[in-house]
Amino acid sequence: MITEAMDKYLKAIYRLLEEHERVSTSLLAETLSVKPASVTNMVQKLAHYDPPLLEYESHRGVSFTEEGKKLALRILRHHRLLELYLHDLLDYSWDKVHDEADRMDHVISIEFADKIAGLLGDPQYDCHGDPIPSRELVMPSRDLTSLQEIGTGKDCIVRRVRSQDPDVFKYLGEKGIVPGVEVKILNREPFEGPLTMLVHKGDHPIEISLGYPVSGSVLVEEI
Amino acid sequence: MITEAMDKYLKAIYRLLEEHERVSTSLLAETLSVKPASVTNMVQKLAHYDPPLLEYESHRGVSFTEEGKKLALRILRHHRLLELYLHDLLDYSWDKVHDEADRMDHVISIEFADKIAGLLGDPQYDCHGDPIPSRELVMPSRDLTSLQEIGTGKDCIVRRVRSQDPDVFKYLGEKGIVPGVEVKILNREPFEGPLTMLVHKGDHPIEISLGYPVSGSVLVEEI
DNA sequence: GATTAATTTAGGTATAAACTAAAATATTGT
DNA sequence: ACAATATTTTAGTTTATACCTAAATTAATC
Repeated sequence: MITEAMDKYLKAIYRLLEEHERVSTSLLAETLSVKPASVTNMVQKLAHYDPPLLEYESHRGVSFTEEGKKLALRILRHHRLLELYLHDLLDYSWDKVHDEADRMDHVISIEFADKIAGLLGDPQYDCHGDPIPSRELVMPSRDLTSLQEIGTGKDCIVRRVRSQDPDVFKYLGEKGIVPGVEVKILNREPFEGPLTMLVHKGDHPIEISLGYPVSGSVLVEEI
Repeated sequence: MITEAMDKYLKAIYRLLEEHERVSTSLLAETLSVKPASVTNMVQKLAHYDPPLLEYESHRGVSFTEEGKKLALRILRHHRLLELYLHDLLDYSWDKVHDEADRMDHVISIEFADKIAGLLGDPQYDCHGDPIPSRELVMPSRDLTSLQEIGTGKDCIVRRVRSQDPDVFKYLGEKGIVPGVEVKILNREPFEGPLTMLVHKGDHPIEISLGYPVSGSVLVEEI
């Protein structure tokens, strides 16, 4: 039996593997707000599950088995479909969708997920720009650049905002930094200084500046 | 903390109180597929909860406190809104909605429930004809008669089908016995014999006959 | 090679929700 | 009224999940 906590770990592992080569016990512990020893325990449980969901070697971090990856993709599909559904059809703001989706994603059936996917036109990305695995559990992929690495003078389109923090979404939303919006990079101060850019919000472009840490949450496509 | 099991008990108690004067340990045990001793335990827990959710005296069954009733109404509201939502907007058949709603009703927020209620036009009854508590948790009420008590020759409108069994819904659905449909009672055989009636399905009325036990699941309004 | 950091082991705690068996209490029939 | 039967409660276990702490081990770094 797959428990709620197992789902939670698989979801977190998938997300961390997107940004980290290797997912360590302590990293997982930190993101899940749990002690490292607890993670070791659960990770071993998932590796010894029938069928095994993780590959795990002491002190080497974890990776998915085929089965584990499928499960993680399924939960992520459900989660992100729910987020988009809440945002587009139930009029939730994009900083509120995560919590509600988090409570729902492990209880809805595949049928339910497929039905709301149908209503939404089988979307590939949710309201944060996070990719949604297809019905066949294939994750869409694209090449995006973080605003921490973008060059001065570039024109680009915001494609994704990666964060766990609702306040970050709220902040960026108010500045007009949402997927689909066009921005022009004006200047970057050295030593991890602020980034200034032109945001095409409404009819008039607005100039804003972003601190280095948040700018890492914004992924864009260069045009 | 209100747990899932507590929700489950409160929901069951509310439903049973609709049909039974007094809800006994053994009745609850039977409907929940649990041993009577386990029910006693949980019922005591609910009665000693802060605030108390049930009134409970040994050997006398249970009744709700104000708080407990509110909680039960809230879950029932969520459950029935979900059922109607699944049926009307996601195209689930009326025999499939219960299971999905049952898994979702304890995780959705009040906000979510209110939003889907809005989409549905703040309905008073779900697809089985079960009443849906309002936003203020007031349960709509109406006077209905079971087909076990209906007189021969009467014209009536089906208003509600009460059952826990998906097969009953499937069976009655195929016969055209769904809320809103007009029927005319033709004959009732004595000794709990079959009931024959005319069902206005489509343009031509169809004659069907129902056994005594199922006929008790069908509630109608006389016209 | 010693110090520090990360990870794992072992054993324990907490909580929730069941269960069984025996005792206590009600209900029913004669 | 009282015995027989049925229901309900008590008390003590059981199972399961998911955490924790403290100590031991292993890996990484200077």
